Amino acid sequence: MDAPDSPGSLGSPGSPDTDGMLAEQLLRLTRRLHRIQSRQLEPIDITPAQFRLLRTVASYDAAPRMADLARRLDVVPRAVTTLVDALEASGRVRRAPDPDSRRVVRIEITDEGRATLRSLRSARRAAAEEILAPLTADQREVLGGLLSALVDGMPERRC
Amino acid sequence: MDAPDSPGSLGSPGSPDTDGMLAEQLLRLTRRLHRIQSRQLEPIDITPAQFRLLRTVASYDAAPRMADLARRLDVVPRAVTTLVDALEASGRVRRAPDPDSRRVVRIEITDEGRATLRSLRSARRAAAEEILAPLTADQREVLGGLLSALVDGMPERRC
DNA sequence: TATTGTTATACTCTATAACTATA
DNA sequence: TATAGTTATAGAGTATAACAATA
Repeated sequence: MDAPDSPGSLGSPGSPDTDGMLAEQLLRLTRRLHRIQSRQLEPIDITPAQFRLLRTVASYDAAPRMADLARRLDVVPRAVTTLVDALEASGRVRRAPDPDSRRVVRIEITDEGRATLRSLRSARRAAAEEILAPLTADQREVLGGLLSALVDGMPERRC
Repeated sequence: MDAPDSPGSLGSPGSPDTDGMLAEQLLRLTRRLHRIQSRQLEPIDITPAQFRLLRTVASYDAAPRMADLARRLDVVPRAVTTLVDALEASGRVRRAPDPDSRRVVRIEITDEGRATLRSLRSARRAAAEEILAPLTADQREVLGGLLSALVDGMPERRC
């Protein structure tokens, strides 16, 4: 009874502006994802970006440097500082000196940080599940493949 | 020589945690999209969210109400106020009274707003093109279909 | 009383720039 | 001089809550 769901002047339903539509859809999905995630993360007292950083730290074999994390997360180093500050305050990571160079800081995950990851893994999957509900398992595979191609096939950061 | 691209303790490369990975990939793509978009929109003096709102306004046949836009953009009404303020200040939309009810505000796009859309359409496509470069046309079709299924197959907002 | 939009406020996320301390 | 991380600052985006005007 209200909004036309097919834009009147933006893109035809055929294929001409497929690219532009994709951007819009990505934005919508991410917003939803963010909202669902925030809701689930709130009681654990961790923000989505902190959670992401924590997962990233855990994904390294050896404790990564701040610069490693910045590059990996595709943000500027300054952004990592804030996140590590928060995670350190809540006891989930620890800043440790690097034995070889006194100007690098290594980020170690603590037992508590690992516990956080464990307790949140199912919640994270539930959030993804909630978003992906309309798709079959096969379709999710295909989607995952396409997104991987996009992420991998792209330059780390335009310089 | 640095970051392992396949997480050591997060998801196996097979299929077990496909869902969780998808969320991560969506986030990365959207961040990139946002950055590219910001860069292109900056000289025109419009932010990504304002641009999105402007497109949404234009997509209606009749001038929408604030509440319509909030629902359509999937944000809280307060968020729309700020965006409309900015767009009105730059002369791209206009607040107009509703003839039937004195408490609703209708948002009309101005000629200048339309001109902005025209001048930005190609830039927007270029941004999407930059992101989608790794995919063939066929793959984009498939991706678009899957994303549409996700966006459409989801409840407007959990209540 | 319920709805529409606003003012007021606060927080997350990210960016640029300038500074410190190493190397 | 170049690198690693920080302090300082700013701005975009969104949220909740309280309120005004209208229905």
